[in-house]
Amino acid sequence: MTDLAGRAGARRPVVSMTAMAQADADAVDLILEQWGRERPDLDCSPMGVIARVTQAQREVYLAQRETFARHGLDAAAFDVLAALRRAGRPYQLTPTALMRTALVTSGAITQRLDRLEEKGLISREPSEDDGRAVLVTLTELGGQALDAALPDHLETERRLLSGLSTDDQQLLAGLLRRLLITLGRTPAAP
Amino acid sequence: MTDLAGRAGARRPVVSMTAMAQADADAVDLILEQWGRERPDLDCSPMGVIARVTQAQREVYLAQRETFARHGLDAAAFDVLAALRRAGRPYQLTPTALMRTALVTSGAITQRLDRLEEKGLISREPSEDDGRAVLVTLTELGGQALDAALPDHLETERRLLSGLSTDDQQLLAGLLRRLLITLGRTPAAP
DNA sequence: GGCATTTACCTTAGCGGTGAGATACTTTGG
DNA sequence: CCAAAGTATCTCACCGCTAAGGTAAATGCC
Repeated sequence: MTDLAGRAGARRPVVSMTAMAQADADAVDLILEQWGRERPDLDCSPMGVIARVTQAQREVYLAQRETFARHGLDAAAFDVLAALRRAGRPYQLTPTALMRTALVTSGAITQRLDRLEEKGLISREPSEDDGRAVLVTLTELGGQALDAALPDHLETERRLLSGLSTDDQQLLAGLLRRLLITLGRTPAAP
Repeated sequence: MTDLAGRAGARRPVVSMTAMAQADADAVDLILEQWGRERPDLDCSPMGVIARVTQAQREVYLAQRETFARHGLDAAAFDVLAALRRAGRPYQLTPTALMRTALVTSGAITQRLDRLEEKGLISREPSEDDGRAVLVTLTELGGQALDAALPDHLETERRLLSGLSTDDQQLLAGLLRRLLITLGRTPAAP
């Protein structure tokens, strides 16, 4: 486990020259160039970040989908199974907890759980402490499915990031962390 | 903006966060910590970048949706109108060109154009050069809608990025550009 | 020139998510 | 102790996108 405590982005890091000054342009550069021509009165520089976040996420999404499909899963299923797995024994969470980590609505979680239950990857039982609540448990099969997919998933992520040095990856992670923190909704949203 | 101080969940159920000041943790740090406890054999550091890209994109998406809604638009509509606008006079593109910049399927573009045409924001006419092709043109109304939304849109993006200095924003943009470039699909995909 | 291939756009079934709201249980405050 | 407010989950109509496939026009190859 690399030292995640470093907070690379928090102090002002010396700019690694490779980060800028790469002669190559990406799709967003073209968009910015178009706006610069058509609306020179506007400062569109924020798009340079935001649009790239959007495009990067799209690539991530597509790559992950392929990976999950190899294991008979999709992103929604993996999301739930991984949340249960990393919660630790007894691999049990409520739909509400899953809703918060997955950042989807309660209706979406219900449907995800329906599908996962159908496939035998999770089970549902009423909570004994709270008559309203349900306890979702990772089944043996679900744990196996997750454990099979997880290394492949990580390998995909590593491949996606392979264009950046380890230092730059940490730098990027630090910047994004600061972005997320200022966007509110930090650990567990209301 | 940094409210959420008295959260119940973060205080107790955790081990000591390595050397990190607690105030600087985001949701992804918690996830990485969980994986570190449950699967110390795996190097999950790639998630520190990928998961944050995903979460950041989600925040962006939600903020943009609010902004667009104030102007009677949604992200899909804005995407198309903006592509036409920044293409310059005569504000005309084919569905295929729009498909490429929007990164959605042709079916999605058809539907988007149906909706926009219905609202009078674009018009469609058959191309004279190519009997298969269609020319999509931004109408007067469409141009007005876009021009009204664009400054607000940029203001939203600026607000989203307000936690980072201008230098850090550029640094972030540069890192993401390199990421996108190595992910292939750079300017116009085949 | 004629046939196969490619390209451009549209059509449609199906899917997963949202948003609104229903239901049942729990907590709170007089 | 009870009513009101809050919480947990599920239900369902609707929506936009994808994937697969259809039609028509352009292109290429001989």
